[in-house]
Amino acid sequence: MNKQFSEIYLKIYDAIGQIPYGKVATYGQIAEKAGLRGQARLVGYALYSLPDGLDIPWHRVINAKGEISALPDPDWRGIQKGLLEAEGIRFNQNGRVDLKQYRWDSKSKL
DNA sequence: GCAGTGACTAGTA
DNA sequence: ATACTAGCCACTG
Repeated sequence: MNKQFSEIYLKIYDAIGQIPYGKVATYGQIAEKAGLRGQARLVGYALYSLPDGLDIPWHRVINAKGEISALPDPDWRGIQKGLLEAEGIRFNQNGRVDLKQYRWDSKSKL
């Protein structure tokens, strides 16, 4: 199971790891951090290929709408939602996160 | 090596 | 407000 990941993937994982607790980041932000700029799709692709066992807060990564894209499995979304709620992030009735409030400001210092 | 696919985003109708 | 289209690039078959 020694699957080697491209440098891009590692950068993406690293960028995700920079997301502080209680905050969320969009794919675009992660892509920008990883040097992919607008290639948010690659971020999603990387997460899709994300191996189990790595301590990556992938649940803090959501789309630009503040909604959880995630896999087609409803349970999977529930897990992500639960993890976010556990960090104090609230969801609207639409199941969306208030990006204006919880969006990680990459410019901000920890 | 070519074609298809994708956990997206921004723009247009 | 929602629905559809185009663009972007890496991974898979």
